[in-house]
Amino acid sequence: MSVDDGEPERRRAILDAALACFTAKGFSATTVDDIRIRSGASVGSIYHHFGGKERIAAALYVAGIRDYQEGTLAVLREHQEARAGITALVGHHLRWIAEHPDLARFLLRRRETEVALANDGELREMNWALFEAIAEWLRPHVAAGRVRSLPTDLYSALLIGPSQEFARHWLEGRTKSTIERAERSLAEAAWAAVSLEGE
Amino acid sequence: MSVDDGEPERRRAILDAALACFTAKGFSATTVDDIRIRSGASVGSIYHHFGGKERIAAALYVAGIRDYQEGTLAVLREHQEARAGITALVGHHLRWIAEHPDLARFLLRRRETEVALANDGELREMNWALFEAIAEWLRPHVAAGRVRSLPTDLYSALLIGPSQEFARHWLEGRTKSTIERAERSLAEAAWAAVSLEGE
DNA sequence: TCACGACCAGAAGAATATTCTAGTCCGGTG
DNA sequence: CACCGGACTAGAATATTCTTCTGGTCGTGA
Repeated sequence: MSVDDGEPERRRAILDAALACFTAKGFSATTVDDIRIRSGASVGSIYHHFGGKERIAAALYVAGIRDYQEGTLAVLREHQEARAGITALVGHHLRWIAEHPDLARFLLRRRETEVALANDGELREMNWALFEAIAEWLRPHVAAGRVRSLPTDLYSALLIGPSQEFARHWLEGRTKSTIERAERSLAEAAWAAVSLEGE
Repeated sequence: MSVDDGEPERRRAILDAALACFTAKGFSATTVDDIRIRSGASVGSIYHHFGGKERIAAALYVAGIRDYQEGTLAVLREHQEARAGITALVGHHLRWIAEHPDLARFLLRRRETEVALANDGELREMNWALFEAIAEWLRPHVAAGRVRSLPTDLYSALLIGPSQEFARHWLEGRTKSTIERAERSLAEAAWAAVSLEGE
């Protein structure tokens, strides 16, 4: 369930408790006292490890994004063929969300955290690296005329956008379809969006 | 810039000030005192009109979604032909965001607000209605074999997802492309995702 | 004029976040 | 062993922020 092993135990307990509270009541409605009680830590301890509620959210956010992105990069490395790789990309996206629903909900609902983190550059760096990795991975397929040549920033929108949007509704309980049943259509759409085959 | 005319003046001033503060510092970092100073209203007045910071955000959120959705529904009404309608849908989405960047940023960053509002049902109702309207609009095209038959909840993901994802990056200043230049590709992708033409 | 409701002001009070002081625990070192 | 130092913890004290409350003003209709 949790994505960052190897954390000191107390720190970990605080992160887990925080995520549980955020899921249950939302970020602004959970007090650090809620987190204190649920984690068993003291206020002092919480502030020692993180230095504030916002900073706990930031740690969760970065850990979540990192785990997701590492998985994505691994998927790209494992695939050569264009269509199979894109299908796997979509599959990974959906599966990751299905396996970490609380974390995914948190990431999607609290994009605000990203702004607070924009300064320190780490996250901006990670996002940029993923953009580039996807474009890089597609390059040979573009050269071979199998994949449309597009601006870098469009690829991630076309490939992941539909899955992201579907997953968001799924996480909020607004879909009738299951993720499994939607996966095929979403993968096909991703492929159709960048493929040059039909023309 | 602002989307809800006809509001009492003071109420309006508070909403505008709140949005400006949220944009500048983020929701959690702006205090109601910030809003008080920027709007020229008093604390009492703010609580009279809204009853809390969260409720101001909720009002902004609903007003924004409503304005966006009304525009979307109007676009659907104005178009019969499938491809033209879908192109217009994407165009409206992108244009709305480009014309209301602060509000759009707020809506995308603070999805948490939606959770708080889920209970009162109004928003859930609106979202559901839009889903249905899109599916309804597509129905004749599906029947005619021009458009793929898919679960209702997939259409909005396929049509709007890529634009949404692109716009999100654009709003955070993470794209090199402009919205105008991306529009064509995004519209084509939306069409390709649901069209049955090539097969 | 007067009563009334909508609206507003700012002080008072309650809730929360954050800092501070004073530890405990444990591993290394003379 | 005795002791030092750093990582960590506790909970009281403080500061900040949210929310409520009391007492208005202002305009309108009877």
